[in-house]
Amino acid sequence: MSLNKEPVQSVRPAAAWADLRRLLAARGGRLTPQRIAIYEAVVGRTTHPSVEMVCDEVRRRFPSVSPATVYATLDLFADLGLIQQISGPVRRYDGQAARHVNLVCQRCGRVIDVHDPRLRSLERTVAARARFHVKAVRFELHGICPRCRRPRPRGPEMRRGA
Amino acid sequence: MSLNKEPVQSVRPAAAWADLRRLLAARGGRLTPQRIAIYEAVVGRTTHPSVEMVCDEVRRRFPSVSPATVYATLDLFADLGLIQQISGPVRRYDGQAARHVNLVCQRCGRVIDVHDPRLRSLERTVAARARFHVKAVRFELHGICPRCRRPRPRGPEMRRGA
DNA sequence: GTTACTGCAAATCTTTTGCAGAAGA
DNA sequence: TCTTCTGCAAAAGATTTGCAGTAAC
Repeated sequence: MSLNKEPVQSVRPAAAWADLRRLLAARGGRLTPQRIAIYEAVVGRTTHPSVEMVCDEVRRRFPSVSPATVYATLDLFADLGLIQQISGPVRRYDGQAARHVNLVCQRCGRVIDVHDPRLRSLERTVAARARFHVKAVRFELHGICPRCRRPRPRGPEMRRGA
Repeated sequence: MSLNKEPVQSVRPAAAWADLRRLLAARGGRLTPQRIAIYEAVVGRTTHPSVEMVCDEVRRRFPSVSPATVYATLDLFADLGLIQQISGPVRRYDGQAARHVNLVCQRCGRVIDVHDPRLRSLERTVAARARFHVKAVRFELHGICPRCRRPRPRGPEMRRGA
């Protein structure tokens, strides 16, 4: 599937959405303009937006979009394996379908992507061993990013559990 | 550190808590009876309790313990690397400090632990590459467990994003 | 004796739900 | 035409915060 190759920003010819349309149809879903807009706001990006950020972005084109729709659609995309949820004080999404580790800074909230080829085989092995049908993955390291560690070598960090 | 060797249930001699006391002291924290009870209710167990479950358990010994205390203490323990948070509709905790993958069933909520020696080296490599100071990890696969897949081979699952 | 922890209650906010109307297929 | 999706508003919960009293060190 070539869905996540293009970090597109603009509206594209309807034919370009055939893949997503098929993917949705296979689950009894439909392809709507709102879903296209939400797709474009997240998939393929490396910005790790929150639901609110996606909402704001989509509203530039569809001012009436409601948070409920965005929540539902992002959940749907996550379930289709197009994006990944990231834990934190606020739920965020990672637009890259490729397996990678998300490094979440507990101080500044920044998310760093680190790709590693071992992840894929690890996932396969573990899932196979437990005969588990994987729909979504989450590989995260929470801590302090190098940028935040510099100005203040030691001391109490703002700890946010999630 | 020998902290998570004992899935103890009963109150133990004060001397046995020297390790935890030191660990807390290093962060300016104190060892209280409530914290001991919360520790015993989670650390070393494989039950993946929610905050509510921990609260209920602790209340058998300290009926007045409030959820706020449990939340704060579990966050603290997670930050100390003693336990791990697990994503889901409700926040849960994994009492095993050893790195492993949590398989979370989106249908029944069950959590399956799968240990794999590759995780530790993967974590080290990734953290080193990004010069990231790790405080907590989260390796999760979300999907359908074998038990839930049997009765209903195909069909719409209850999808809970988290 | 200090300082951190506890417990209570209220506030905060994210996320979900229900329903009527709109619009994909 | 038949469902599904959308949008609004309200509900439902989970998690956090503030403060006064208590207790660990």
